[in-house]
Amino acid sequence: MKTYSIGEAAKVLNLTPYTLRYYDKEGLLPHIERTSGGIRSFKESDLEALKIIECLKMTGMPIKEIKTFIDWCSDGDNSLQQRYEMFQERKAVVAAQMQELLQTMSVIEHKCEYYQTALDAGTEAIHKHNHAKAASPV
Amino acid sequence: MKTYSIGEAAKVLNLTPYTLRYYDKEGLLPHIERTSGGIRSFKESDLEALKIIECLKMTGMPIKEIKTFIDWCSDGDNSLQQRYEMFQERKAVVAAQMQELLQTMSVIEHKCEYYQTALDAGTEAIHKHNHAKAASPV
DNA sequence: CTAAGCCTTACAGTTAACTCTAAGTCAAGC
DNA sequence: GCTTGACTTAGAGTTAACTGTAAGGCTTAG
Repeated sequence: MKTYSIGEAAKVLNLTPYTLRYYDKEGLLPHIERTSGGIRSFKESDLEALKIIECLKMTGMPIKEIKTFIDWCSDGDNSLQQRYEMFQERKAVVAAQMQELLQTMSVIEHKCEYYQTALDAGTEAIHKHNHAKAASPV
Repeated sequence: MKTYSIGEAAKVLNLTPYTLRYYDKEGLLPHIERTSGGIRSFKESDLEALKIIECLKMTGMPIKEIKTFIDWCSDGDNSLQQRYEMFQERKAVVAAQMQELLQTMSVIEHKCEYYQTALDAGTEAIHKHNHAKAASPV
């Protein structure tokens, strides 16, 4: 089975070797094998685990909490309930982020229209008296 | 018209006075008025501007870039084109974030199902031989 | 056989965005 | 009149997540 050096793994995951060593130091790669010379050897399963780690990071989960999850994984079936609950919680977090992002998008789109109109008119003054709410200086 | 102390403004915006002073120091509140005693006095329009600032922050825009935008606002109609383009770019950024978040959600939901099944079976081993891809140790 | 370009370790430095401290001012309540 | 508490300033400290440096060891192309 193909294995990867830290540089190759970094390339595949779009990270740097620095970052992967940092993750290792923080305990996010507990089962990573080494060659006789002590060089890290990444298996496909390690890359899959790292993809999950990146996914959790995307949700805003801090490294320390991700480590807790990794420790649970090493702990086997004892921790199934915790791991299930963690993913349920992540799901709620991501759903909330989605809501927030939709609101943000709505504001941004209004601003796009606002500036489109102002550009057409050649001046922001077009908004000054028609719509009190749109007359903010920003 | 009602004005707000820094503490009141902080409460309304769900920020801290520290943060608002920091924004001021970084030039994000260029037109903020002061009382005769030198105390900041926030108007409704300042709060509106801060809501836009929070919105831009949500999109991952760094403080320095937000300051550039605030400077453009002070510069009047000269900068309408730049401001329009900035919001168009933000729109694209948010759209990309939304895509990424949807992908993340999909992975998380798969993991929820994975752990639901494992919990029902009482063991993660249920996934071990049926689906090679689901057999990752994480 | 040796130099290039990986890799290793331990540890220091960087960055953004706060967050707080110290020293001092000011307005309001008792 | 004096204490309380919110405000001011300049500037130092914190935090997370990297990011880089220094000193040195393997591996392979020429």
